[in-house]
Amino acid sequence: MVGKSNDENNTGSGVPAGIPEMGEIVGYKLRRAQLFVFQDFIETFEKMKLRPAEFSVLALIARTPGQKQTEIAEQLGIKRANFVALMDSLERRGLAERRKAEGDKRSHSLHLTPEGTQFVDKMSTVWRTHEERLVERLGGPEARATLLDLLGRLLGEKPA
Amino acid sequence: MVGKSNDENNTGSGVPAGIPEMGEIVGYKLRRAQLFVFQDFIETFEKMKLRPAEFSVLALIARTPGQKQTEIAEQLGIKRANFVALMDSLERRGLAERRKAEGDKRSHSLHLTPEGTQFVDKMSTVWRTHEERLVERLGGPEARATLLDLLGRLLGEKPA
DNA sequence: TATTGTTATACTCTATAACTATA
DNA sequence: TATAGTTATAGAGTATAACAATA
Repeated sequence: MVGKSNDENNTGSGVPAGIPEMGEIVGYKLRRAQLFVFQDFIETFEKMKLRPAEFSVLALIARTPGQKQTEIAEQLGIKRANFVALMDSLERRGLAERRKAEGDKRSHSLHLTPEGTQFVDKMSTVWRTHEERLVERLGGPEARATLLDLLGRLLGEKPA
Repeated sequence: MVGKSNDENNTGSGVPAGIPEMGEIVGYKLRRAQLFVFQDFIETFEKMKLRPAEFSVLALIARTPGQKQTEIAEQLGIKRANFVALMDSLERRGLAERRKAEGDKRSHSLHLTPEGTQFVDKMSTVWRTHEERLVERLGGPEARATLLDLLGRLLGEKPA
């Protein structure tokens, strides 16, 4: 299924032994692929002026409204200090808002505005065109499912 | 083989329709996995004080000595302006060196020093322990080969 | 004119410490 | 004392423009 080109196969060519080729380094290829996918994402959302981090924050708020900043930030691996400016921007654009939480007066509960809800609908539709482009490159939906599974394994997720 | 949990399967639960779940977003999961792998890489090479970019530069020079800066930088997707400091550092550490190229007096040809060659040997051995850790997480060498193949497809590489 | 290496600079992401107001 | 949000700041990584030497 896959072309393996390990250095073990070397005969007497001029290639140094033991030194990895870039194409067989998981971290390197992962990085290049991630940059490629983000590039496509950024171009896809250029008109909507939406960055990957903003997309993910809006998606999380849309799916589970009312969570506080620290909760959203933690799920995305964003430091709460860095989350502030991000949320400020979404609030200034009128897409999301901080509300005073009921019980705990320290925390803010995050919600979409009506405009934000509309924006997220459009965003989700546009995202699908981006994702579909990736599926085509991968060679079909099964390949995408396999990729998500393998990435999940790296991240230590429980297999379904 | 893979647990698919698309939103199409939603019945009357309270989950908003059409909004992607983070776990099904290729770019997001790719990013998280890349960060995880780089974190392991950085910890693995903490004692050798080696960053991913430095690793890749040394590996390329080791495998193909004599290339000029622009060539190495371009292969790695690094802007030639940003490559300068990187190469300065490797040179200050005595691992690699710039030599005046024969024909073209503008360009430098890049080589490892003897210490650099020794360093790259050690580096390659250490890298294998890191890569082996990833293989275990993925579930075996075949899974790694499949992952490299899928990432290669995203990058538009020719199938073997 | 074009290219190689270089400097300077700016912008985004990320990380840490410290403050405030609440708990 | 500890936590949520915030501010300030510093460090990577990355991007562009412009320059000198050479082609």
